[in-house]
Amino acid sequence: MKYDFTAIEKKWQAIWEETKPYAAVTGDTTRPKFYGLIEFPYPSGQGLHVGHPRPFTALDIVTRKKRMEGYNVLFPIGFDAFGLPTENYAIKNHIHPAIVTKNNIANFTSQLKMLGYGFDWDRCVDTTDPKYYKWTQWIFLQMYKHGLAYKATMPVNWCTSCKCVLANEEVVDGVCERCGSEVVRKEKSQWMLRITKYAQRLIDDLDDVDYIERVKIQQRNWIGRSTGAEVTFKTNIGGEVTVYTTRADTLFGTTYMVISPEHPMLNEWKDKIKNWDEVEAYQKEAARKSDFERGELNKDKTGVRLDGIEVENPVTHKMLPMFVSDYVLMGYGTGIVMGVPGHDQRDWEFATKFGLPIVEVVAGGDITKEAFVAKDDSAVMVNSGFLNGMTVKEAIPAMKKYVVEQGIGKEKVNYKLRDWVFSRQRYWGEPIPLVNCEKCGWVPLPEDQLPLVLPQVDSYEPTDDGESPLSKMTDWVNTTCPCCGGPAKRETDTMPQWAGSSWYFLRYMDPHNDKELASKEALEYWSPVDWYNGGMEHTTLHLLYSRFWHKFLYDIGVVPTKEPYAKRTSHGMILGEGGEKMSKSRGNVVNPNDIVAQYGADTMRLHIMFIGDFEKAVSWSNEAVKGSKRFLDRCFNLQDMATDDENISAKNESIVHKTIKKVTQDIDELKMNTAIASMMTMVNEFYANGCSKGDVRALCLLLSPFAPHMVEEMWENMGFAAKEGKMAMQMPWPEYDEAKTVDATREMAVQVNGKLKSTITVPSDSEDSVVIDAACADEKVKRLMEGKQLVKTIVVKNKLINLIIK
RNA sequence: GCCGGUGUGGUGGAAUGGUAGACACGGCGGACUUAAAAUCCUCUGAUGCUUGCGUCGUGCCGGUUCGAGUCCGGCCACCGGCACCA
Repeated sequence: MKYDFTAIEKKWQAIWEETKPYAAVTGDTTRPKFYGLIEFPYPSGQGLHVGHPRPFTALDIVTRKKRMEGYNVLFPIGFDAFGLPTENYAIKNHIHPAIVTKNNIANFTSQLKMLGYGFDWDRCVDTTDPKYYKWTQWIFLQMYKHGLAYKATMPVNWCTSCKCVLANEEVVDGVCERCGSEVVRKEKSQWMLRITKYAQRLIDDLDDVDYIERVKIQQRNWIGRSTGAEVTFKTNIGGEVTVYTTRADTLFGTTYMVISPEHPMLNEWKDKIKNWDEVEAYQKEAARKSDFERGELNKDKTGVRLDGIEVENPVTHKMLPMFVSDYVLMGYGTGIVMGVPGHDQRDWEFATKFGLPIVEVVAGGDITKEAFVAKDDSAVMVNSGFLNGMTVKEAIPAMKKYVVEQGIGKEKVNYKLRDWVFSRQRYWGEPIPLVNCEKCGWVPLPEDQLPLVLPQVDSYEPTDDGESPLSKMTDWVNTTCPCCGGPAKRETDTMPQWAGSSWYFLRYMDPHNDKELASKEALEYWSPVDWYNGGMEHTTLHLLYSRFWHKFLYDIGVVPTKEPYAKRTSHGMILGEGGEKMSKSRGNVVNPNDIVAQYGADTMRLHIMFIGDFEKAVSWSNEAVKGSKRFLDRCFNLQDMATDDENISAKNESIVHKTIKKVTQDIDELKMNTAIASMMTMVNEFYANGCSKGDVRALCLLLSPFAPHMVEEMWENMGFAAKEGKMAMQMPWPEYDEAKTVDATREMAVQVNGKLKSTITVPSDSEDSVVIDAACADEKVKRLMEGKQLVKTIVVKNKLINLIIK
């Protein structure tokens, strides 16, 4: 019988379309639930990339096995369809983004169906559907009402050539991703989300979830918690300034102060600063610089002394000069830093350049050459008054205690995490459902007016002045205030792409609900997501954002769990042949359609899993695909080779049970490559020993999650479908008998003085004495032992014996 | 600079501290064929000789251990992320 994969796959996909074996049933209490989730794709014009099938196939296999194990499985799919590439394509080709999106989704859908994934298509969501984004807008309004959304003036990325605002992701190495022109910072009023309010909980609750460790580490680092102290310094002009430091112990070594050029206090001091012109020029220069110039290129310290301003060091009582310098960031701490050049390299560079005193307060380095930043905290304090002789470890709390007692400071925790810039001056995003009234200020749209639908516009190109294309729609912009009925204007910015994806997994639970984002029953039943797999690139974006939204929804009683995802895993990238990134310019992009056409979807699925460790990057090889196809051919041919016996044959019993055990364990650990290897080993044995119909039946059940089309065809051909009245995928997952995985005899390694010299075959679980006797009886061992004495033996049961001789 | 990760045959990759290289690609040889493809079977880390055995071998240098790809210390290289966060 020939393995005609094209016909087979077409046939079974039609059957599944018709019978919906993947439908999830909300509220089915007869079975445990399992919610498996993959990151829904952005439906780009290029169609499915070979990178997509890797995570999709892995979780498809996991969820198929869960179904066979009796779970009520939710494995949904949808499309994260708002976003710039679609908008740019629409602008270029003069097609409405909604049409582009519709076409792309249709293309993606057919590609995903072509690969035979067990998605519950009836629950498919599309973030650009007003029925969906109604609830994205609703969540935003709840955040607004709870004070988590606010408007603030923020510097944004501005492309000097395109004359438009760019998202951070569009700025690559300081230039515009599209045109390569310089990107500068421009102040704009933006909607912000107060994610920083959740910083501590976003760290703490990582302890309660099962994420792979590198995801947790990356999130913790990104949130960047640090503990330190705020210390207040008195100024010579009657006020005071506060700094944040993690090194309170170095206060005696503070020889100057630095303030950020954006700091509002500078303006307050305008009259007291004698060289204001110079300071103002520096401020302007700093504002003009791009982040790139300010950061990466220009580590050279610059600054201007504030002539007329001095502050008193509260422990040395010396008067210190104050500088403005752009190495101090306004967004972190207090925007003012105490300069400790002896023990901070940046301060050392600044002090060296400006000829400021460098004082050693921690012994152990050579501060004439560079700042001494102790690697451990056991270094000893010097030149530090009451701290002298203490270690850094002792001095930090001692100084904190001191400043608190003196009323000049307090303990303080800081985070690197910033609030989330939530507006985009773009067309293809969710409209922000707020209006600005001259009398009432910002007023939320009443909830019964949601969704606020994107209006049809003639041109969705960004405007010259950086306003959203929606701002040109005066009919839409001008509206009445829901509060006072007076004239008002709509917000014309839209939400970023991350909005719709921050809660989509909730919508899958109840995707057609028009009363709530999802029913209480559905949320209670399906929450949390049991297993979420996605890319590492989303760790500090989507994954963090959606945890934040979910915690907010938990706080207002919408969702039943604190955390959205119980488990998170991450896949490695698929690289091109030779280990390079796949890209159009390199011409090494693999299109899944081509692989499916040539080898079939089952081979594609199997191969993408076999190719290597799921978590690691692997390079694609067109040559190697043949091996996976060859394996499926060999499986398919077993139908004709097998004897009629429907039991597992005695000669294959051991290998079959071993393989069931291995595949069962490996799927749960996402080690699909070794699961497949063990099935290959089993099939090789079938070829060597012959096999029964029962043996092939076991193979079918194990292989079903990997190669569902071919397995159903074999299952039907061999009469199991008729006999069981079920498809293979609906059968219970096979169980193994531990006793049957054990062979009667074992080959054991024999080492002499730790080196492998021979092997012996002994009955399984032999006593040590039996093994030792057998080893000593071995011809090679006898030769080596001639004239020597056996001083020690080490026996590792069923594996190895090591004879130590002298 | 900081935080992760990786380094194993010609190639992709396997190995709870216990026979390194499972499984696969590629290659050699054989069977089948007029022939080729496909399929099936054998062999395939390097090296030496007497073909049975020896020696070497998991980025480099040390250590722990009866035994190290695996653990520890110190390096090197590459990949990813963050980066003037006080």
